[in-house]
Amino acid sequence: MWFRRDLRTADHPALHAAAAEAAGAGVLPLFVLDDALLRPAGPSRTAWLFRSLRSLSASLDGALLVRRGDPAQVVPATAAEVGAASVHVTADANPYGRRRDEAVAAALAADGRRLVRTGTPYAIGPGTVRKADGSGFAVFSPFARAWAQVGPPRPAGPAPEAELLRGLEGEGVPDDPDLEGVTLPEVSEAAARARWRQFLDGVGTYAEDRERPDRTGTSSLSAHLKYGEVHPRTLFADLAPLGGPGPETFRTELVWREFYADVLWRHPGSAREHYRPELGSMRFDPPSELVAAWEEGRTGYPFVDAGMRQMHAEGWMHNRLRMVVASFLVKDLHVDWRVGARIFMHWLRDGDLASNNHGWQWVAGTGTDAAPYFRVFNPVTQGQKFDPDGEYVRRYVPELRHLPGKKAHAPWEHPDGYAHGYPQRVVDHAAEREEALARYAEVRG
DNA sequence: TTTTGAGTTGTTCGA
DNA sequence: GTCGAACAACTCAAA
Repeated sequence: MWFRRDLRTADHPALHAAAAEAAGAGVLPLFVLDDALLRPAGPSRTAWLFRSLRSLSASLDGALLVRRGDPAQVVPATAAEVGAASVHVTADANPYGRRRDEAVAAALAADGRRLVRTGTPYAIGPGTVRKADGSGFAVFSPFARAWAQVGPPRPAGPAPEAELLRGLEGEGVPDDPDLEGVTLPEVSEAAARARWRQFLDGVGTYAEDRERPDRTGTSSLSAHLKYGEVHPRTLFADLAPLGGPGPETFRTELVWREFYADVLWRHPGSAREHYRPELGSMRFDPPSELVAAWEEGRTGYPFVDAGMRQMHAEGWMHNRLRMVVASFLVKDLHVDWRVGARIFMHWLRDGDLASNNHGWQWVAGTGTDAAPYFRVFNPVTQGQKFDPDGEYVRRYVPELRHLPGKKAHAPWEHPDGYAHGYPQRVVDHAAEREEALARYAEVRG
């Protein structure tokens, strides 16, 4: 059993498949530390992975074998050592993972072994939902309707009984990297379940609370889902008996995750390129000192800076802020969305290629269901609307803690606004909005 | 086959 | 202060 983005034992179809095939002969649980995947991840995601691996290993009674290297060599070599007929995995839907798995399957086949893919990290496998002619959807709402017609499957139940093979020489899970000030919650399958149950208790008010970054209104399950400590199929099953705006809205958010995975599966090139190239010839400014100011949370726009500083403090950013800061980079600083997407993938503990990439493309106007080009988030009014008491801003921007209420959103309006070293605005939003609209007009002809 | 209406996340302006 | 209109272009499904 080769684990990747499925670091759990419950509701795990591939683990059941491995146990069923082994039937008494034993299952060897393996994880491969692959530099190609570790490289783009910053300290918070790397530490999350390592902690999750330690927890998984404990769940497997210490039997998890951890080796480092190229999976196309490590996996066949390990399979040969234990004389496995098959290597079981949860299928990977991402471009790199699919190429990697093809290479591993070919290398295994050369020795007469099989790579057996069972399930995916999604409730419905990417590529399954289709229009009448077999093609995929490019708009969310029709996708969601068709997705509901297919319907999520039943969970696979608790961990299977299986004898675990052990004794092979591995590296073990490396020590955590320097977290550079990031604080992480507990990482484990049990913690994911506990978080989910806690969230379900308050899901009734999710529809309103999710818009408020000053509240803990979101599920905070993104990183758990990213590493498969809990599977969305489990979540859909628990939500099934619940009605009302809260559960409905959360279900829809999970379907967005499924939608973007489907789009990336059908268009692997959209990991690097514009999904819709019409705006590709748009004039971008090269990354400059302004991008550094954005990344470090010192643009002089409190809501933007609070969002970026939350990302540095927690390895996570509220969805509302992801939209606001992305809009600021693309439409106020006129920088290519791919620059921001890469920075997000470094810092975010939940950094998920499909959701991150297509979220950015949505903001930039190059993606599916893209935001209209003229929709430019105003960082001040967004703050006043969704953080009406300024609490979120003050939590992450100490230089503004002396400004009460929503005054924290506009220090320039107060005589002592800059008394504690908060930076001046790096650009004028109204002027840059006009500039962005002008650049869009150029490429629209 | 063609037409039509609806569609995650916003802002600004004028009445 | 509130409200509606305008700000495009395209996908998709239903009529």
